[in-house]
Amino acid sequence: MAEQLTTTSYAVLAQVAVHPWSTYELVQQRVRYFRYVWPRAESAIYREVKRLSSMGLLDGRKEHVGKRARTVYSITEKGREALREWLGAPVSPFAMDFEAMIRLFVAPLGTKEQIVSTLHQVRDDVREMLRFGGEVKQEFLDGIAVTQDQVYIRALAVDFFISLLNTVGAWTERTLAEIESWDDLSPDGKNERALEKIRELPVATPESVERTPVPPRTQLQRRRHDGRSV
Amino acid sequence: MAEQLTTTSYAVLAQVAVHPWSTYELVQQRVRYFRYVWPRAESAIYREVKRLSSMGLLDGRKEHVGKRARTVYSITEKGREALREWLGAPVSPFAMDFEAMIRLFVAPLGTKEQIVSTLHQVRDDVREMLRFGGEVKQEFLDGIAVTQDQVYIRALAVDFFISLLNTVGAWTERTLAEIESWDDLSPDGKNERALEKIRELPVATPESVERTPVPPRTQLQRRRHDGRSV
DNA sequence: GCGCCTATACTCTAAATTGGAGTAAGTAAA
DNA sequence: TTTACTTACTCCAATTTAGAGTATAGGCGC
Repeated sequence: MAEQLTTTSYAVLAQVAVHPWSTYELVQQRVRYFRYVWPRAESAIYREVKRLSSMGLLDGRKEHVGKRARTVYSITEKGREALREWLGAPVSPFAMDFEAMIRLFVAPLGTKEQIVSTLHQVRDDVREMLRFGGEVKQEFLDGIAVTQDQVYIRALAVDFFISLLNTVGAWTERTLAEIESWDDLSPDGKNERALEKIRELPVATPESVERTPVPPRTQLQRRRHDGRSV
Repeated sequence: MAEQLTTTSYAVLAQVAVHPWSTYELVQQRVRYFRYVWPRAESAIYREVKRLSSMGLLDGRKEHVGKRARTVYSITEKGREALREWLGAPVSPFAMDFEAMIRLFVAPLGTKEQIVSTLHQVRDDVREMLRFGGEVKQEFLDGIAVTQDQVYIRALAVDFFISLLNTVGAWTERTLAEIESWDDLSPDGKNERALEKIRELPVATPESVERTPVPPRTQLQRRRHDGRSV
């Protein structure tokens, strides 16, 4: 049995810290509230609670509903202590998977309809996530959220989620508008205008870039919790 | 040998489509330009080019630098065709890993210094990514980028990257300011104010949320390229 | 009171993926 | 000439995912 706790371990601990859950409920709640910041497979959660339980960080109690058994987990003092320790360790950086961006890179190989359709899907995904965000917002306003007593913390998270989605949504709209204004996907006469647009992007540029600096040797390396690079 | 192409396969194809690369260069360039939208392990890329090559989507040529061999890959017509087909398939939604958010959820278990330090790390990570974004911007303005002839497409990507980072950065700053204005991390007297703030968040709320709707059964499911759900 | 459907509550496994360790040759600088 | 770094990979154990599979519970229609 591996002893090293992963971020997924802490995510489960954090969830159980709110109050006891059965594994099934944990998975359901996870879908609802952790899906967007730390998406992991269902089976991984079932595996994780067992591990945490065997390490004494969670306390699992067998219950029965008729003949069917279920295990309800609560956090132990040792588990809470592990969380406290984790809070002081280096955090892994924000990372994302955004397939649509790769599509955009090779869009000129395909048709305008294809890339427009891809961006429509992104727009719809963002709308769906925003709908969910609105629902969570309403739950708090109605005072019926599971973590109602933690609004002062959760509000910060909802703010993040909604700001990010609005940004992605706005980008999608203006990109769609730009592409739809084109006759085709060829570069003809578009690069001039693009350079103007790129010049206006709100970010500082370095003095000059004669030689592009050597990139780091390996792929994105997340920080480990002992502070060493992996 | 599995026949199913993954998004990573297409990401590699998309990269080679620009022009031929040795695997080593591919990995280096990947770190530079794909790291932030589709981060994958180095070894996965070495595996992938071999697979794509054996499937006839890439053409690998052995070269020699002194006694040391290296393989340079270029895309085949079949590979280009595969990309074209992929462009018409459903795209997997935007997804992220954001450990700091989980930290925030359980922040009251630890100290104010801990959560402030975590947010400082996020701010620094964002700054570093923005610095990189500024560098890419400057490369295009200087006319020396590898994909200079594709500015009209790449500008859209740089726009995305910078907008997103500015949003994350701004959130980090205001969250830091909010938390630093607190005496401690207890809920005392903070929830009232938080509800006001949550009310102002720019997202529509549903009519009402009496029963929270049943969440989908499983974890985040990415769309597969044959259109079926996985 | 029976059949059907959906929800609960998991377990199991093949396949994929990751995070390194390891090997070896070229190149530059002290 | 020794050392250090870069290029150019291969290999593998351990983890993780995606999904199939198993079985009970409970509500609803008829």
